Amino acid sequence: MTTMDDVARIAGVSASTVSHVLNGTRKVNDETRQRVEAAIEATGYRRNVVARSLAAGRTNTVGLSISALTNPYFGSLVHAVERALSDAGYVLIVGDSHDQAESEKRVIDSLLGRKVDGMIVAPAAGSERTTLPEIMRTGTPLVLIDRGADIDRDQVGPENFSSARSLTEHLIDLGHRRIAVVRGLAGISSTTERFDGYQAALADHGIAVDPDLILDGESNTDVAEREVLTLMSGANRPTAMVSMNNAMTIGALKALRRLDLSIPGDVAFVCYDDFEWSDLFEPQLTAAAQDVETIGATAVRLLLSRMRGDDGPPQLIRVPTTFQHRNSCGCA
Amino acid sequence: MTTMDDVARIAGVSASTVSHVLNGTRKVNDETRQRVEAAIEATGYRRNVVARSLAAGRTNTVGLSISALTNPYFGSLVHAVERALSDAGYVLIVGDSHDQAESEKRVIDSLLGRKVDGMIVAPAAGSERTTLPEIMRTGTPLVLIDRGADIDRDQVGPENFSSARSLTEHLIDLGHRRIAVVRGLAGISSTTERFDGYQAALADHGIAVDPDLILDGESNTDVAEREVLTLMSGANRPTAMVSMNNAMTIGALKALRRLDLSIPGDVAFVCYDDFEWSDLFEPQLTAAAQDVETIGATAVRLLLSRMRGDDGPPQLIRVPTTFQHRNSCGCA
DNA sequence: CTGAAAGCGCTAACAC
DNA sequence: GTGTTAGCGCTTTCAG
Repeated sequence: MTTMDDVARIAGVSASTVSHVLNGTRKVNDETRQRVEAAIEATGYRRNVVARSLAAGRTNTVGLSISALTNPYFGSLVHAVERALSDAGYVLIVGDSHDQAESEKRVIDSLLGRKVDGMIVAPAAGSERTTLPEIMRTGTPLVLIDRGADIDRDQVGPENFSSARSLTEHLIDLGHRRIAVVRGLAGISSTTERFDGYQAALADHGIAVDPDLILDGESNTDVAEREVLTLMSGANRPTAMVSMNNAMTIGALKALRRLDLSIPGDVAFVCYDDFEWSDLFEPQLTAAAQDVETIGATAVRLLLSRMRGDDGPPQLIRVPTTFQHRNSCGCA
Repeated sequence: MTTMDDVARIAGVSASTVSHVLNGTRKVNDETRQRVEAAIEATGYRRNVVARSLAAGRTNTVGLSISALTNPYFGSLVHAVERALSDAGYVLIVGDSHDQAESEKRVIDSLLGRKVDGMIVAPAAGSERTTLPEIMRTGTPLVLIDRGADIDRDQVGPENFSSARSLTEHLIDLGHRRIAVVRGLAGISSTTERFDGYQAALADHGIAVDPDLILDGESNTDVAEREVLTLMSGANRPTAMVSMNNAMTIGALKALRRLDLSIPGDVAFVCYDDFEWSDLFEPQLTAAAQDVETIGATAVRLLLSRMRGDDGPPQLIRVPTTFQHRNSCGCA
């Protein structure tokens, strides 16, 4: 394998000059540069980024800890992050945290060991006590994405509270009083905030929260399906339902279909998260759509700025959702 | 930052011993090991993987070049690959090739420079002439995934030809003769093979291929929608349609919905690729479902074996699809 | 069972 | 405008 020394020898210059030609880090005589470039061309030399990283103390690499790439929402998020990063000349290393503190720790550890220049994390439940402090101790720039945590770092995620409140309110405005909710994974901020939005809407209209109508889907489609199946098979069926993320929505819809309940005839339905192919679902879902592109791009922007040394106060950014008014809610 | 030397000093041993304790690469006296472990614990030492990689000449890293993480199919594939790899102690570095030779080259270059121990590539059109040979020149173990290419390396992808033929045949058996096809991106093997399957089915039944019924969706939803819109607005509408991947399916269905054409009433419809939420589409799609998990796991298995030095003849593995018989085809 | 020492391939002062 | 040199933090012979 050709090294920089080989190239230098062939071009009749020092390794240092080759390095500077490659990096544009200092002026090099045109004629010299040509010789170096010719040598590179001739040998097919490619610089060893590992050695470079070690010497330079910087890897041009950013780590992302996230869960469930299977979920198209996260897939799009990774995609958005990857693009923004690669535009800035960075490479992305992804690890799947499976939304569990345990595997999150492994992922973070490996990322830290690889000396990533920065880190973007969608924290699993409980990580503000374990993995996040660990990252902070190393001084690695860190931005939280999708969910928040109670730490002193930049965070960017979707607007949860008022979006969930609007969704719920929409059902109330249509006359519903018994409104079920299917929550996502417990312990993460988005779940809490969305649920708070649901509660706030009820409270605003003097409706008591009925514990029987609160379902925990654990962000797992099968669990959501089972829970909705149970609730809707019972005596005390709600007349409407709000689902708090796309996995919950798929589970809920499957359950409703199995029970042969019609939407919005038997239950009005609204959900947080939209689908690219929403148009093709039957019924067409009234939803709060996240702006994943913006979330990803913003996280990267904040991170790059921290990596450049910005040490202003942490920013907490909420990207608004868009209300997609379709017909599962039962309007017209 | 603590280094191995620091740990060694604190434990009163040499760096070499610390290294061996960490890697289990040679017998270390129990008492010595304890001291080393205590020092590691006390300092919160984490070994620098970059330095390790440089010294060891191996990064424990595998590169994946793929396109469009937005597409849930690719998202699942990445997920499957990531899991298999991380089980084996490797870390995944993903790059998005956008299915273009140009960006693929950048991705591969960066991966190669990072000295990945192996590479999994879903080749863009034309890369057997450019990027693939480049990888091969470096001697980096390589496995192609999803699509094939005319090179001497392991390849694993879904069964295309006979799956597409079965889908088409199913429509023929139902009496259709004018069957349109929406193809994916030109120049990649999966597109070609699936189209060949379509043609074979027609030929087997003595049906001539009508060029007007061949649509190129370029694996882009919007293009597919436009193409289908045009075809179905014309005079010579087909009575059935087969869509060759999920992006094409979404585009086609959108178009049909816009034209208010019913499935299977106005057009019978079958497609390659299934959706997790297929049950929720209206109509429910008759489809050939890929086994993404198996494809991902197999690719990793082959790669790891090559990385261990296996130099047997290249394997070409086809993972069968599952025929999901639902009602968009118009049976029953 | 343990240590010394020579790199891995590059970057970045520092010197001229 | 260019070269010399000292590392970056680890692995791995080679000795003992």
